[in-house]
Amino acid sequence: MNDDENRRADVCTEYSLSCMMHEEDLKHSLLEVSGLSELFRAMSDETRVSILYLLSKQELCVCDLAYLLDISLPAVSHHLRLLKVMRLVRSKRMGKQVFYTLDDPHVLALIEVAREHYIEWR
Amino acid sequence: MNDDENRRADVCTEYSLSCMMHEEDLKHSLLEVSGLSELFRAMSDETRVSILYLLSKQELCVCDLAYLLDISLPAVSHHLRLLKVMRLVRSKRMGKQVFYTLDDPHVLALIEVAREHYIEWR
DNA sequence: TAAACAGTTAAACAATTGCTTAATTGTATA
DNA sequence: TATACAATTAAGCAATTGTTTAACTGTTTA
Repeated sequence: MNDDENRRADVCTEYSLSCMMHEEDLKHSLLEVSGLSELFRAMSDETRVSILYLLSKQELCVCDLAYLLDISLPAVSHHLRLLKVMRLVRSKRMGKQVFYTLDDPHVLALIEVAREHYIEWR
Repeated sequence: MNDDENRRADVCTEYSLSCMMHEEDLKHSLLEVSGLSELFRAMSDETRVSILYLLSKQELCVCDLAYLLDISLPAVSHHLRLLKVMRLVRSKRMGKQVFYTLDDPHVLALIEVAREHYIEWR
């Protein structure tokens, strides 16, 4: 019994045939989605989705967002920082205020698909 | 000074003009994205995205997934349960094994958009 | 140059998440 | 019917996340 069979034995004894056939292909295909969860994680918070959606409507400063979402300024700033790291938003200072804009058209596409899903199974 | 102006005063004193103009519209538009973060949260974990992607390739049983992803059976089961609640996967028992399939075409669409985002800013 | 203000950063915390081991359920078969 | 096995559930935990308050930066203006 080789190592691979050994590892299988640790998990369970019987596998679906088709899995056996394409095992390596399947494992290899996982490279195609590696790292994608980070983008979904950025959008996995209600506040952040709201921020992104508001910015898709128009440019807003941090205190605008804090007011519209009814949360503290540091909280907004915290979320914006994460979204900026993910290259979803961009900021520019204008005087005392910092304005944010959506920096990625994919965000709206993701929201649109999510809405379709949501509407269908509700 | 009315209540609304009072609440604004708690956050900051100056707002962008356009925000003032469309304030109620913006607030109202948030209803359109309410609840969507749950779907993104379901896909915010590397293991779950991998599970969904593997299932998009072919039907697999729990132990197939555990083997392919090299994680414990309870861990897979845990993730599958969440995905099932979100109506992203469906299960059917065949003898001792339980096979899972992708139950939502939107999942692949989301992955595709996420890949485009990923490729562009890398 | 001093005061006011928008925004960020830091520290502390409560809550949530994902994993592990162990126990339980359900099905097949000897 | 007893045993084996795939899968689920439960309990306990370590790690992560989101929020709050407080301190700090940077810009404007009196």
